[in-house]
Amino acid sequence: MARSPYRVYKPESLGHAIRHYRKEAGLTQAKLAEAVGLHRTYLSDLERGKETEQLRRILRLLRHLGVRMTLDEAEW
Amino acid sequence: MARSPYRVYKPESLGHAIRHYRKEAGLTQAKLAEAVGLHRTYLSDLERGKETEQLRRILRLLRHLGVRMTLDEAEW
DNA sequence: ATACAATGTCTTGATATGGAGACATCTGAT
DNA sequence: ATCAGATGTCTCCATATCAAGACATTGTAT
Repeated sequence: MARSPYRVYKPESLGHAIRHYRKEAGLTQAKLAEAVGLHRTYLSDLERGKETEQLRRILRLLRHLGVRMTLDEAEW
Repeated sequence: MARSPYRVYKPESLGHAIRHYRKEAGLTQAKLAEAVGLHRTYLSDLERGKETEQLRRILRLLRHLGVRMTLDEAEW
């Protein structure tokens, strides 16, 4: 079920992508959060596209420059 | 000089990409910062890859999930 | 239905962050 | 070389942000 790639043009898209890849990896929010040293509520917020200033800033920058952000599965 | 795409695996790569696309657009830091409502020093820090917690967190998440972030020029 | 796991949602408080401005340094043109 | 524009680099500080924990809600089994 390789659903890729994700185009990230707003915080919500990033959240959707993270949720997708997390589930694909068979991880719960708690497991993933612990693995990377974050709090679960942060991950929950992130997946639901909580607007954070920094993310919004960066995406605004990229949009202004006509740059596209893509997320997909890394190949090895 | 379409140098694309950029693989973003650390804050530094994001900075390099932004700098590249900014120059390609013929903009100074001041112009771009003003256009998107940011302060020039923030842009300067960003381009030089200043480590911010949030960005590091997100990149850590993506790496753990085996997800790659790519920046390239949007096509129209 | 019950029971448990997973996730959503709130508050609180410590901390990271970026705007602002000043000054230094680099860079390129003449 | 000088000059000016662009960029780097620092301080200060108001605020955005996240961790933490509690509780509510949802989902998924049996």
